[in-house]
Amino acid sequence: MVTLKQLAKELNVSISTVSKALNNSEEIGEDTIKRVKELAALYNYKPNKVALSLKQNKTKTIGVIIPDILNYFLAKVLFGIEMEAALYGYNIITCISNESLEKEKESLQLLANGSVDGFILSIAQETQIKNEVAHFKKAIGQGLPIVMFDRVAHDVLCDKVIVDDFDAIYNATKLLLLEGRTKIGFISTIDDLSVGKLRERGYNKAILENSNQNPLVLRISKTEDSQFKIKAFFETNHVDGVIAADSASGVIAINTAINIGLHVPKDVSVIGFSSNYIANHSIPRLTSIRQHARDIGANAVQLLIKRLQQKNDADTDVSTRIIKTSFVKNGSTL
Amino acid sequence: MVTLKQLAKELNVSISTVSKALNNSEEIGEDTIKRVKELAALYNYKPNKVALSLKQNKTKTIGVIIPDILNYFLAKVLFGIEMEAALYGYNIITCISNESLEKEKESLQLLANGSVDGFILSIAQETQIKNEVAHFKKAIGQGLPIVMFDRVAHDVLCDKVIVDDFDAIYNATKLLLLEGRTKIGFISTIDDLSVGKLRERGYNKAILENSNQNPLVLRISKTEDSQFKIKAFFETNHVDGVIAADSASGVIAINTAINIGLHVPKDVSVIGFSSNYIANHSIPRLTSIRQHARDIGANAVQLLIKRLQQKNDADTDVSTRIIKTSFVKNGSTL
DNA sequence: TTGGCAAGTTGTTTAAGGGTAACCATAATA
DNA sequence: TATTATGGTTACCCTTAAACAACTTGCCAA
Repeated sequence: MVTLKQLAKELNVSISTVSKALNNSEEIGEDTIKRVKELAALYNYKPNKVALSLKQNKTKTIGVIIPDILNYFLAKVLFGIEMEAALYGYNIITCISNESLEKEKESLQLLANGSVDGFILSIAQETQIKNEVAHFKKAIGQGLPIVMFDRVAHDVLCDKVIVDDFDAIYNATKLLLLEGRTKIGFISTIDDLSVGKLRERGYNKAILENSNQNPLVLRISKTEDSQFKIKAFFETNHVDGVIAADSASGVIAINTAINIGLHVPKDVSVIGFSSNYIANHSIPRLTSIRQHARDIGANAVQLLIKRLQQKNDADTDVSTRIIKTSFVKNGSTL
Repeated sequence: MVTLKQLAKELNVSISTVSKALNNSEEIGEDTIKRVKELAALYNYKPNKVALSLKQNKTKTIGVIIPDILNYFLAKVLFGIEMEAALYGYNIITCISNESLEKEKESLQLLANGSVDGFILSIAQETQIKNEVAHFKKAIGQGLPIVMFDRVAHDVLCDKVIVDDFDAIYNATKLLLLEGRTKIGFISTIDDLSVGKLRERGYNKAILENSNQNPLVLRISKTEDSQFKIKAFFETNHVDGVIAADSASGVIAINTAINIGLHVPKDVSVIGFSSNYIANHSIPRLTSIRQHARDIGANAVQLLIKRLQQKNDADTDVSTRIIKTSFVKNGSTL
């Protein structure tokens, strides 16, 4: 890589002349600017990012810590983050906490050494279970703003982007009740997450307020065989409606229902939180609650950059953006 | 963030004394080292990464450019990359080319300003179609090594990590022939990618060598309704076996077959390139060719770091690692 | 007409950002 | 006096920008 120094030497001018010329300074003559720019173009000169970061004390880089890159929703948020960040000229350093508190702490600490200007993150499962937030507060205390999305810690003062989980599931459940369903089950593989809890509460409220049945909840851990458990759930409870808290469960519920001879949606209706992609993995397609994951990512970036740009350290109040889900009617409901 | 300067001032020693003390230099007295370390710990001092990068002319950061983060396979490779990189103390900056040549070029150029020590990438669809490789060669020429995985450019001299696509599909096809299938279709949504072509060739070879049928290929573009097209394919051709080049097609093929009243695997056998996760989205589960995506990522990191560590610019020969797929028998084959 | 000075033009010097390390300095010890 | 232990000075990585320097030009007065 060419440096200013090399250009300066070849042009027989000082380093700063080259620097200023390339930055179109008023202090440098037109022809000099032209000479400099030509040589710079010839050598494909690009200002060294590291030196710039050091000088300006900002890296134009965002640290992103996500619990699981194989989760389609989280991957999509990451996509949104990357796209929006690129728009603003920011790069992203991605760390995967793998749902582990330890890895999350490490990543946060590792990047809090000047590598990034701030963080966008969703909290690891273990962290949520243990309810640890000290590491977040520490980072914020060091002057590194954090924006949390989806899985957030309510007792950390920072910007947040969340989804109307409670309302979405509440409404979806009521929809199945309106269809005339009388035995609606709730399937979740994420019952220990903040969002999982919210969704279950939305289901519970709708059931308790608007029906005579009792809540009927199937919780599946990540290590269990979900096809097997869902099959057993169907056969034991004879449900005629299913609300799935996560994307995979909804699709698997449909496939299972069909497999044991039920007709969807005649015998069983299914609604799930899901993307278009996953919804396509069953016939009929899963009627879905869409989370607009890319918008969530984009909003997180906007919040973070806004905070990075405000010069006065006097923190303006933190804000929470709620990205409303939308409902996509597909073949798995009446 | 505390700096050496601040520590030095508070301790009434010089900056370099602090630096040396923290690095356990022989030149500094035991008690001084102790004093320094205690204060550093108190203030949670961490060497500024940016300054270090500038000084040492390496960032311990890898630029990763992937075409599509929503592709489960690519996401999993990214996961492997991140994990392995973390092991070696490397961070990753992720760029998503979104299958666009322009974005790929931009990302490459943007990071080639000292932001990263090297690249790991899989080539964008558009790039493969247009067969452009100049930007890769340019980066390598600038001293930034590249490791390509999965979708590679054979006329760029760099390390590569690939999969035995041809053999895997060839063997899978022969397996269906051994089952006694006589009308085996091939479904692909990636026919314009290098890997897609290899897979189709593997299918063709097996069919032409070992059967009397003609190759029967269904190509689906990303914008088309795959459920619809696969259904039409089934109804038109009455296939009794399906080889799917990508993960989604296999699952959708099974669901479609069941939907039109066929029995899987009695009437139709299906084999696809697929992960465990996606294979779970059909009943029976998809018999799969596993790509060991995480291993691919890990191997790419190893190759890159190995190249970064060799001091002599005299490039050792580039190497290509082939990560063998494995075959997972599930319910969708006899 | 020309000397002198202010102002403008165009660069250069230098410090700074945070860290490391080669090299140098000082005091105590052998 | 030479050596050792300990620590300080300084240069360097690359860039920017404030401060400074040098040269040209313009204008006025002698």
